[in-house]
Amino acid sequence: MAKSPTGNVTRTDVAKVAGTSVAVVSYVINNGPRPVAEATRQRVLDAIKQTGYRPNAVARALASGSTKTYGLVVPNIGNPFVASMAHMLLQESLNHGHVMLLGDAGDDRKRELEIIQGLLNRQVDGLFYNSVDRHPYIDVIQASGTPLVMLDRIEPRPGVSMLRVNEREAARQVTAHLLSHGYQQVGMISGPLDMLNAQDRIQGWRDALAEKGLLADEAMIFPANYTRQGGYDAAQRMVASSCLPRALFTSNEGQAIGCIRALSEHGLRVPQDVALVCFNGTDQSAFHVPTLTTVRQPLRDMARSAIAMLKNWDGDAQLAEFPHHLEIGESCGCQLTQQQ
Amino acid sequence: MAKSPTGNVTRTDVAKVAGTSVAVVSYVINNGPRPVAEATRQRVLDAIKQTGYRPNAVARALASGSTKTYGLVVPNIGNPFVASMAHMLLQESLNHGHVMLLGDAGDDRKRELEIIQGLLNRQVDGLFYNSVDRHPYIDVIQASGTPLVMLDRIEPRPGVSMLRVNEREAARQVTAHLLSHGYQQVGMISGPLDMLNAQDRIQGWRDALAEKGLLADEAMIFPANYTRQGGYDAAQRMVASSCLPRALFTSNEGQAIGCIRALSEHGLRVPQDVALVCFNGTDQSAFHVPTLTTVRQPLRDMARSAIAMLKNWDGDAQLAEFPHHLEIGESCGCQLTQQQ
DNA sequence: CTGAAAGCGCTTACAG
DNA sequence: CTGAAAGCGCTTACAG
Repeated sequence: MAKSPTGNVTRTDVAKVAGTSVAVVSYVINNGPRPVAEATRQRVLDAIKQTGYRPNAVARALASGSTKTYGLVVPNIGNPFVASMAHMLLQESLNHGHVMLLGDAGDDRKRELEIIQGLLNRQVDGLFYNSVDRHPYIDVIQASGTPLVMLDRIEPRPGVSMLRVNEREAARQVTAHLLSHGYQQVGMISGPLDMLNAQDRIQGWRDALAEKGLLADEAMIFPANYTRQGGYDAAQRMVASSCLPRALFTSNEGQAIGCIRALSEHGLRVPQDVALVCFNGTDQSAFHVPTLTTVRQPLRDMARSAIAMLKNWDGDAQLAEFPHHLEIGESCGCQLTQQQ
Repeated sequence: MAKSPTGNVTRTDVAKVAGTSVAVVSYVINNGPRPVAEATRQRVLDAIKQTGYRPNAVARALASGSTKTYGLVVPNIGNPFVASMAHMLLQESLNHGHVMLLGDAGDDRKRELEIIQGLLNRQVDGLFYNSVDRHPYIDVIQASGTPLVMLDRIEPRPGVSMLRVNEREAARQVTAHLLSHGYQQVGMISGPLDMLNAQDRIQGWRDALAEKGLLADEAMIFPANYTRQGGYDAAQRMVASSCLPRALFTSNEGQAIGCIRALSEHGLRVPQDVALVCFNGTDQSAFHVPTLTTVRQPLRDMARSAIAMLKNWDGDAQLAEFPHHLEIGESCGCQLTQQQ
């Protein structure tokens, strides 16, 4: 009921109503660090209810040194895979009493830096970071002393924790799966070539071809952005250059969908005319026509692990590697083969 | 270089290096509210560079009363339409120097409240809110005095600003479009029936049928969640009950995709066997096979307007209504008709 | 144009 | 078990 100059009920108001000091109010709210007599506790609780008091987390953060806030920096929340990851991270953070500042770089490097500065200034307790390109702004983050977990693969660095799946092995497996269908050639819609994970996947693709003693024809690699448009454009290029292979490996779900669209415009069907697999599918892959054969990442486990890394931060880099999981759908043609 | 007890460079350190008072450092950083001599200004700027000083936004927020932070509460960031909206809001907020606390309720009402409390405690300058169900927690927000913009349709309330498209009219138009193809009946996969926007759309559907003197058969309404699974299940129910109409209106992109998947499992094609339109398509609709005929919302304009409402907040409710936009794709069969 | 100081709403030793 | 008080890093009147 009583109001401070800013119009809000403060701890002082509660103390006044309860007839105690503000310290005791703190002890009640935080369950410590000092014990409070049960009777006093009740008076404080009543006063809180009566005044409608709500603790000011900003003041608490300044005094305690922790904002109970994490930051998440992503290239674009409009990318469904990114959104799935964000969803998991958000859920797990909340489970640990943390809210999340979300920075969406809009695929723009300049904005990314601006966002990082903004989050650091706001004293986040830690940062999850999926960078726009292969040049993440690690230095400025480390200089601030803020715990950092990279969500994408980068060159290892002291003090930088990282989350990743073994993309090379996953790519090898997915390519091998296609080859096991009997194809002699597998094309690849890769990510931008300067991204490390794109290189990893290309390596895996090479590995699988080599195992079968097949030629890894570099002309079969089509770099593209990790978007539907990227997949669409790459497929158009393939068709235009008459380099369309019978089997195709795309680097994410969006590329796969864009690619399937482009193929359909040329009367080509998946899997009947082109067998296709993709990386980083989401829950949505199961609803496509055809359903997508995809490598899934264990996003919930990864989110849990990322949060744990931040909580147990000791300044040392931690690396968590996760198993991928090949989910067979219709797009690779297995099921078609079985039917025949 | 100098360090405060918390290990960070503070304004005091900068003042010491520059040989001024902390007030002057503030004036330089904030470009006011008092003028500073150019020579002094330079010394301060040098000192900032030399010390690597970074302003503490938490302290600033406590002193100034503004966190330069907005909050966004959504049912689930994994929903692509929600993610698109969030993306726009994030971009526009950043343009105004605000970061965004993102709350993902995980489609759970209890978590939603928990999140709202968390954001209010953190003193956000304003809240954008898309609620899980028809019972948004408006009271607790208003009690805190935090400016609020509802992103979805709710019962009008004093002091609650709102963003919306005229869903009834949009639904009428979309239904009329299907009817113009000659169908005598249009089925509807609606949202959950207790949601106001679901009711609005059903009204629009009725309007269109009435215009043509057709019967609005309630058995043609299939309530479903706003997800792919929801659309999938609804379509399965239709087929099972032999109530599958020749033309179908789905309430979002996810439902449309789930529905198309379910139909395909019964050998039914869109648009050849069932003509289909949907609400709230995203950029992704253009890459589907078939491309989706959809009602689009002007998300960028809506985001701009939402930010403006918060900035110009005066305690009064503002209502902004936006035009929808019918985007013709392949799924409704227009283009097919033309070819024949 | 510049400085000394109060105040934002908390936390947490330090005394009792 | 409880209270008085310093301190977190800023902003911003108030004096000069």
